[in-house]
Parts: sequence; C-alpha cells; structure tokens
Amino acid sequence: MKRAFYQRPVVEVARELIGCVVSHDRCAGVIVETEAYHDSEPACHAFVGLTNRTRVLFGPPGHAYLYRSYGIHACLNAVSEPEGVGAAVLIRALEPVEGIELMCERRGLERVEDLCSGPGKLTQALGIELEHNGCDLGRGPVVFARAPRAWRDVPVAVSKRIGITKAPDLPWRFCAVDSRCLSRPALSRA
DNA sequence: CATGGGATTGACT
DNA sequence: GTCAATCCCATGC
Repeated sequence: MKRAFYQRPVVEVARELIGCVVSHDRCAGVIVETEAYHDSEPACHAFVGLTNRTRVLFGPPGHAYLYRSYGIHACLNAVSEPEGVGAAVLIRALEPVEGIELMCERRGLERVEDLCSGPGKLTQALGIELEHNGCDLGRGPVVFARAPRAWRDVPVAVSKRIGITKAPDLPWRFCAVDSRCLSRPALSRA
C-alpha cells in the first residue's frame, strides 16, 4: 500500500487496516484487530517525545514500529500520520491464510484460531522480530497489502483499547466482529 | 549507573 | 480468577 494510505489520522488508518494482509517469510494473515496510538495521549510510546526508542514513530508513515513487550514478546505497529507526528496502529490479531503449517511449528500449537489471536502471538507465528523495526511496509521483509475482495466491507466494531492503564477510555480499538481469531471479544467491557 | 514499569502470554488455583 | 517470566528503555540520582 502507498504512503498516502498511512499519512492520515491514525484512528482512520486503524479502521481501514481491518481486512488488509500482513506477510512475512512464507506466512500471511488478514488483520482482524487493531488499536490506534497517538502522541497526544499518554498510552502512546511517543507521548514522551522524540527519543531513540520513538524515532521510528515520528518518522515517515508506512513503516514498521516494533517494540519488546514485558521482556518477552515483539509487537508490530504501522507508523501513521505525517512525518513529525508520533502515531502508529498496533496490529493485535490476524486470521491465518498462508503458511499455517509453519506458523504451527513456530507457535508449538495446532489450533488455527490460537496462532495469531494476540499482538505477541502473531509476530511469533510470522517470525517477525525487533530487527524489523523501521522496515518499509511496501518493500518488506514485512509487507502490508490491500484487503482481498471478500474482506472489504466486513462489519467492524469499535471499543476501548485493551491492557493499558493510561487513557483507557478512548474508543480506538477496531475488530472484525465475525472473526474467531480476536485476542478478546469484539465488545470488550474493559 | 540503578531502578521501575509495561500496548502480553500461558500455566496454574 | 492469580501470577511470574524477562528485557528494553526512559528517568533520576
């Protein structure tokens, strides 16, 4: 997808990414859950301003921002808004569509619904790591592509973001309501 | 240089 | 429902 797609308000990008496809190393999945983060609110890593860590968040849109969560998991984001604004969309869940056998191997599981139903799970399933921080999502190795026809106009639900303590009430989480691969139910009661 | 806090997950009661 | 694993980074002394 082109840079213009990401160079928009981050909440809009988060909504539009539902149905798009993420690919890496022979595996791919359709995005079914996202959350928006913006430097104007304290839950966003970019809230602290420009540091070594947040450099990619403030950089040009359409790039990957990777961070380590709880010392264990890598989480994947798509940098959005114009350069100079620190904003990104957290990819929280995918429906596996390609390389399922390899995903099972990496995750040590068999149930397809459990392979990518969480931000730390999907990076493990696709083999995405911190070294992909800053990668151009149009060129790879991590690639985002437009939604397949069957995934356009699927019903999407909005709710509060999950697992955060700061700014917990912003309705910036988006889910494909009919998916069985969400990290939590679409209508989260926070 | 020491410290504390996570945008999580899986195992266990 | 509870809880620990584990590490990167921003902050403060």
